[in-house]
Amino acid sequence: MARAELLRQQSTHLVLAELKVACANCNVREICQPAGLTQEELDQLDALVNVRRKLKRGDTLYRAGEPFDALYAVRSGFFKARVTFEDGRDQVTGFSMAGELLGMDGIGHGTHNCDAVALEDSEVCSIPYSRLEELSREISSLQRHFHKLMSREIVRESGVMMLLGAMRAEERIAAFLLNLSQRLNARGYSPLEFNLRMTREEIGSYLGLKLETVSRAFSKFHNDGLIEVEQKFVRIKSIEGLKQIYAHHVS
Amino acid sequence: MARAELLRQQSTHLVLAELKVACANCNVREICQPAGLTQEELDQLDALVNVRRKLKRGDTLYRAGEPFDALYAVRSGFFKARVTFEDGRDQVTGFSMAGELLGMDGIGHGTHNCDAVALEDSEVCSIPYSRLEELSREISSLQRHFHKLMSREIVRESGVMMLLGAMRAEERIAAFLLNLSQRLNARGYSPLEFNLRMTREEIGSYLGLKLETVSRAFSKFHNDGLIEVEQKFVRIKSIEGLKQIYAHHVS
DNA sequence: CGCCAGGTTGACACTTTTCAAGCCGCGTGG
DNA sequence: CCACGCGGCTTGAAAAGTGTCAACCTGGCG
Repeated sequence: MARAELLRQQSTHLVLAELKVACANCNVREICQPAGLTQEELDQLDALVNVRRKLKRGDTLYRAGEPFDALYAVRSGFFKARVTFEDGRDQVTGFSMAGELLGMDGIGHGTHNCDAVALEDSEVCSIPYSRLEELSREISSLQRHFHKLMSREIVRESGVMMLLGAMRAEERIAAFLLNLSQRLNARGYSPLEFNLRMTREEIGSYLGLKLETVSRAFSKFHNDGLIEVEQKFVRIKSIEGLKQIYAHHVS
Repeated sequence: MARAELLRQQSTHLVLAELKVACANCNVREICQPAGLTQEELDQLDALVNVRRKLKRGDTLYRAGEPFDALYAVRSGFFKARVTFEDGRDQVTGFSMAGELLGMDGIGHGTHNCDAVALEDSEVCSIPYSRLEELSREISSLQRHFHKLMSREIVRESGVMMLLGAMRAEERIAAFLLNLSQRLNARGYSPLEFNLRMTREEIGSYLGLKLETVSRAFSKFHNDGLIEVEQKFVRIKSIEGLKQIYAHHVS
């Protein structure tokens, strides 16, 4: 990656050459490249995903209120999305990892609705929205794919509403850990051992809880032998145990 | 409307004729007809919105798990969307009124993710999704409009997450009443007097509260002179007072 | 007319927050 | 290299908010 970055800085020609290679090999190309495209279509897509951007931990990819003009595919790293209220209260509305798409909130009103902040050094591909619109009029599988991604974001959010509206603290945290575990697994990482990229406070904000409550739940799960926690490191010792925590609630 | 319905049953020819008229005069045509279309494009849209469906109170428009093949534009009436959990718990994830679009949750996985239930006698136009895809490849303003609607659904849901995660009971209920008031106003109804179409329990489910808590908040607002409530009827006496309830929270 | 779903209200229980104190570990600067 | 400081985390005790349970009311519909 360091070598690639050096190349990137040498000439425009090389930039383009590298991008094509990058897309073809990108481990998150499922976002940008639906199955069954012709070579020509793939070339068009490579041209679409035209700008890479690196962010350091704490950097903001975009802020609420800024004009919207591009979506972002997370190549590597980890982001949080945060909405801020008039009175200053804010809430984390989601966490995004490699292979996920950011920025769809901006399409509706032409300005971003939330802040996207990198929780670790990250890299994204920028996808100009107007080009995406054009291209998805030409390539129906791209159109379909994009619609699915938006729809899944709607479904994801209604899952979070469920968490927030119908589950109690420990259930929310068990669900949160299981969700993280499953997403990491889908990306080829260990589903049982990982480092949290966010603080207890950010987890709490996402789950509608205070950081102390999050901390207490972690301690309780630890005492019950379900997980090991050491700062940001988490080892899940009993997936089944975690699942039972919210299946257990018989109403 | 009764007369129109009679006509509808007489012949296919009349059905089509009536639909065109219906779309042109439909008070919710902003969903289906973005501005700036040619007559030909409008005709294509009229053909797209090809089936009307009437539902009685309590009828289900679609259920979670059913195959998805169409979106629905609410012409009149009122719906709730409800997600059910494995363990039987469920939650209301939204209320839809005339001029709103239902069913976008189904695109992502090809099956509906929630139930849509009519809370009063209602009428919807059915929009076959495959036709919408085709047509939005041809008419870019339709494409853009559809993308905006999906994006706004994402933004709406993150607003609800905010409600559920960061606000306390009375704030949620004040926000709920204000939201309802504003949507009714946008449709030409009185923003200060209206009938709730849902029960206290459904409001509570949507807001992550128990029905008793909803009832108590209504009583408190009444005692504070902010609203009058009599069963389902609500009269807002102080919009400002309601706004202060959640602006008031200085943290 | 009577029934029953839906709504209100009170008393009490439980969950989560708040406030406070202290610990840990990492990065910075001396 | 070590000491220090500070953000992040844990834990306890008390307070607040919301849920639970129960009793009763009300209005609409069969």
